[in-house]
Amino acid sequence: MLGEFEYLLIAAAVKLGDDAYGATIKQEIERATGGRCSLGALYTTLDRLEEKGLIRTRMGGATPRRGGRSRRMVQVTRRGMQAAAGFYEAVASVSRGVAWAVNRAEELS
Amino acid sequence: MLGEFEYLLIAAAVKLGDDAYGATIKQEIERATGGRCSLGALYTTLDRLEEKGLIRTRMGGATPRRGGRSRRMVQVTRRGMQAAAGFYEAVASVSRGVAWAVNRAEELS
DNA sequence: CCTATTAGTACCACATTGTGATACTAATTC
DNA sequence: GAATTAGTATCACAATGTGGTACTAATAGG
Repeated sequence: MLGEFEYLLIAAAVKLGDDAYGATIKQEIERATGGRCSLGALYTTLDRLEEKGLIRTRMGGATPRRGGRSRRMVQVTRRGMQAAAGFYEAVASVSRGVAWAVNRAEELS
Repeated sequence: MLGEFEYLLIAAAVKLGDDAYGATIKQEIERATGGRCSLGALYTTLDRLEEKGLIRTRMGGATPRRGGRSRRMVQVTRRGMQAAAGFYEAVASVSRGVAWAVNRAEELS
């Protein structure tokens, strides 16, 4: 099954859509967790997820006018979506009726 | 931060309340995930969570009439609750608006 | 009492996942 | 062609997760 960080990464990438690449994913994860996402975790996990076929990445592409190195763009595969959905369902299921989840029942059914 | 399995274990224990011990926790996790929870994962994680002060365990107690070895009863500490709530909030936050979470919300509403 | 049955916990070596520190690369601007 | 900007790469190590196998304790039957 997916690890916690792997899930965060996939979910963030899906949310960001065409704008998903290393740096923006890092920001999104930091926003969601309240701020901690090391670069090491990010890029090694990117590599591992790609090996497992849960995401695909490609460099650069259509460069707008800006400085800096090429971006590593991220796309989540169908299998990646399925794995993420499974993780989510497990967390949602075990959390049903538990105190810290009750107030947010609408958010994470 | 908590790992995925650690979260499942804490949430299951909270849900089970006074009936939380190794074997029932295993069942609850298997129900939630759709069936896979090794004994190794269970008891080593129990040990690790106790070392970190996120749960407390004690053996046996008020034995009803039944065979079998003493149960290892589990109680989640305040710090355990907080850690679990943090994990949950991170997953809920990053999942907001993402397809597999949205569809689920519609199904259950 | 001794053997079987039942219900459950314990341990361990290994695989996978997560982290911090440090270094590197490429495009643009001046 | 040096500085600036924006970003990616890698590594050794720490923490978490797994399967298999062994063990333990209470009860029941004879």
